[in-house]
Amino acid sequence: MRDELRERGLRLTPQRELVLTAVRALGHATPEEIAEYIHRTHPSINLSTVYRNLETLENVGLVLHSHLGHGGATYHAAEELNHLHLVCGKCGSIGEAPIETAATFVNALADDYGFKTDVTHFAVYGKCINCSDGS
Amino acid sequence: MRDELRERGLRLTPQRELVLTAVRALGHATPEEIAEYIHRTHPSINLSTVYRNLETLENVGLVLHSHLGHGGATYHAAEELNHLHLVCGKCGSIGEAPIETAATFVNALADDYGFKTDVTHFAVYGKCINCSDGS
DNA sequence: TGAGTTATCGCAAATTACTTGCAACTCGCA
DNA sequence: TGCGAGTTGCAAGTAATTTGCGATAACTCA
Repeated sequence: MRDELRERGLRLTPQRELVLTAVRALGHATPEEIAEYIHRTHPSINLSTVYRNLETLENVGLVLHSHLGHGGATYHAAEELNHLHLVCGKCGSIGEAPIETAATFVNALADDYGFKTDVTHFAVYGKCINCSDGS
Repeated sequence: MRDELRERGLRLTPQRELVLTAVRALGHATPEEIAEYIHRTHPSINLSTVYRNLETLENVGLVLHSHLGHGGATYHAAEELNHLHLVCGKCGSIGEAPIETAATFVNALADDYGFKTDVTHFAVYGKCINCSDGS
């Protein structure tokens, strides 16, 4: 991590390390949740520092974000974002499915439109099994 | 339209009609764009009225929204949302593809997870054909 | 068709999520 | 160890959307 940063003239600060640790610990989380997590052990870290470090870590490639809902992005450790998200519009639950589930879909878009899809970036929206009784 | 509203004790106001007309005319648009469109002919309509009517029209089922990017939702006339969106992360272009392109994907999620997917609600993210030279 | 009920409107202020300016600080090369 | 540039905390600033409220007007019914 230090090397990835240094290559670009960036520094490894305690705050930056905490942000990455939090992202890895939380699996996927909003900036707000990440800040809250860090605050439990380090109350003085500022929310804007969290935002800035998420951006920095994303530029370096250690972190990625995806969109699971209305507004806010959620952040993942880059090495852990190997699934797509199934967001239930009713109960709000977030399921996961392997990326391969979308393989034929991704290929179809590539073949027909030359479009290279990143299925992890946006969630897949719908109704989960618990919320679709009958209907 | 009047009937759909009246069934729920809602009223057909000129403003409400203008919002629906704008949504239909624009294909897909943000609340801001819808307001701007309406302002050309009716400058006095308030932005919050646009927001409120979009919500109302969505409850009634005449309008739907989807998420094409970072924050803002974009609105469609319900009868016109019969395609999925291909959003290019590089140039920002928004392509379209028929819903059927995702049929096997949707079926796989239904079979494996009992998840009923609405492919139109979130965009499909990636790189469009013009932006993926070589890489 | 006129009057009353109440949904809706316009406006301004409030909220939420995120960004930015800046002075103080500190990481890391020398 | 010292210095310079990347970082931090704080506070103020934006952007997008929501909400409170009094005034207005759509629809119901006599």
